[in-house]
Amino acid sequence: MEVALLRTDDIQTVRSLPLFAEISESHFGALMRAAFLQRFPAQTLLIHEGDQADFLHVIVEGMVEMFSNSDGEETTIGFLEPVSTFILAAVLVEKVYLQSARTLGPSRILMIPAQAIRDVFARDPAFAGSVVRELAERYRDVVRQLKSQKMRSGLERLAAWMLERGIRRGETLEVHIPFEKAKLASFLGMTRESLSRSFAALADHDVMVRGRVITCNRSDALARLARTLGSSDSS
Amino acid sequence: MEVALLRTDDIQTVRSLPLFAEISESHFGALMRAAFLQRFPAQTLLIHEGDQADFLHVIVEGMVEMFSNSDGEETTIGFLEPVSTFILAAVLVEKVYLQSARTLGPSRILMIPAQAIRDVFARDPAFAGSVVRELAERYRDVVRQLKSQKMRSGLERLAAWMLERGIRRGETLEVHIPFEKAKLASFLGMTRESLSRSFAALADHDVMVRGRVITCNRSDALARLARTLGSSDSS
DNA sequence: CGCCGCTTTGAGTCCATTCAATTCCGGTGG
DNA sequence: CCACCGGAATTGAATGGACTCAAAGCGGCG
Repeated sequence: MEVALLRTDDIQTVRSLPLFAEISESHFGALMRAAFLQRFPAQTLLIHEGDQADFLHVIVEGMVEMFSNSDGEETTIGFLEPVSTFILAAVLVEKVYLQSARTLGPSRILMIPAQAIRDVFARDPAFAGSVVRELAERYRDVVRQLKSQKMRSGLERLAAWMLERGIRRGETLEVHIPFEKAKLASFLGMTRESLSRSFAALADHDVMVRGRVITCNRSDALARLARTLGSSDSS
Repeated sequence: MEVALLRTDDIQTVRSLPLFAEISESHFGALMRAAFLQRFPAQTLLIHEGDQADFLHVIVEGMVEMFSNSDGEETTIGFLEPVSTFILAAVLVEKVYLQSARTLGPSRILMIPAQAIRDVFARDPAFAGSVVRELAERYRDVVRQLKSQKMRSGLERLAAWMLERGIRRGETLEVHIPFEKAKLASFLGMTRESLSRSFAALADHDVMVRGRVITCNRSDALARLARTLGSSDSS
C-alpha cells in the first residue's frame, strides 16, 4: 500500500473521464494537486460503509467490488473497472458511505479529497454539470437494478447480465466473467448454487459454460428471456 | 384535468422546498413563469416510463405512486407526498423516464419544463448545489431500497418500514397506511397475501392491525427485527 | 340492506435455499 | 512431468419460504 506520484499519462487517463472532461484546466490542476495515487493489493478494503466520506475514489487500474453487509450476510452491489469513480453521492452530501468497497485484484486508486470536489463543484459550472450527469446516471443504474431485482427471476437477471456484458460476434455471444462466480451470484441476488443451476438451465438456449467463459450461439433466445424491462434498458 | 394559475401561497410552498431554498429570486421567478400547475383526479397516469422527460414534477397536494411494469408484472417503487419533486434524474440527463407515476388521490402537480431546469442549473451555482444534494439523497434512498430488497426478508422489510414511517408515542408505535395494502406489499417486494401473513406474524411482537392503522406496544422488539442495515439508516 | 372491492385465510405447489458431498481446476512442490 | 492440495464450482436431496389459486370475511358506500 504505497503512495505514488501521479504520472502524466495517469492524469491524462483521469482527465478523459466524462466527469472531468469539461472541467477548467486550473480547477483540474487544483484537484490533482490535492489528490494522491495509491497502490493496493487484492482484497484490500478501501471503504467501509458507515464511515464518513472523505475521498472521491477513481479506479485507474485493477478492479473494485462494491458491497454491503448486515448481520452475517453480504451482498455485492456492483463491480468497477478503470476508469470510473465511485461513491460520488456520499462525497457530495458529506454523509457516511452506504456501501463498502474492496479491491478484487492489485489496483491503483486515485483519491481526491471530498472537500476539494465540493469546492470545485461550487466554482466550476461545467464541472457541476458533469457531476450531476454522472450522479444521475448512477441513480438510474441503481433504479434499473432495483427493478430487475423485484420483477425478474434469477434466470432472467442472468440472461440480461450476459447480454449487457458479453461481446457479440455475429450470432454468437461471448461473455468472460472476470471474477469468482460466487460474486456474480451475489450481484444477481442469488446463491452460488442457484447460479450454477441457472447456467445449466440455459443449456436449452445453446449456452455453453467453460470455466469463466460463457458462449451462446443464439443470443436472440437469450434476449427473449431477458426481454423484460427491455424498454428501459436504453441507457 | 385543468390548468390553473399559481397562487402566491403555492409559490411559497414550492419555494420552501430544499431544492429551491437557495435559488436566486430572479431565477426562481423564471422557473415559475415557465411552470404551470395542474389538477389531476385520482388514478391519473402522470408519467409513462419510456417517454422523454419533459417536465420536473412537484407534488403540491395529493399523493403519487412511482411504479414500473414489465410483461404483466407491476412493482411499486415509491410513494410521494407534498411537497417533493420527482424524476429529477431523467430531467437532468435528457433521457427517458425509468419509472411511471400515477396519482393515488386528487392531486395538484406543478410542472416545470425540463429545459428551464437545465438552464437555471447552468447559471445558478446555488441551485446547482441544491440539485446535486437532492439527487444524491435520492440515489442513497434507492441504494437503501436495493440493499433492503437483497438482504432482508419480507418480514424485516415490513418492520423497518413501520419504524421508518410510524409515529412514536412513548413506547407505542402507530402507523397509518395511506393507501391500499396491496400497494404497500408491492413496494416491499411481496404479494398482498404475504404481507397479510407478515402482519399476522408480527402479533408475537405486540402488533395490532385494525384496517389501515397499525399499532405496536413494544417498538423496540420491532427494531430488533429490523436491526439489519441499522448502521446505514442514518439518513 | 346489499353490493363490490379490498383483505384475509386456507391449501397446495413451486422455486430458491440450505446442507452435504463430489468434481473440477489451478497452482505448488516433489 | 506428475502427484497432490485447496479453493471454487457443481450436483444431489431435503427443507422451507413465498407464491398461486380459490374461497371466505370485512367494510364502505350507494
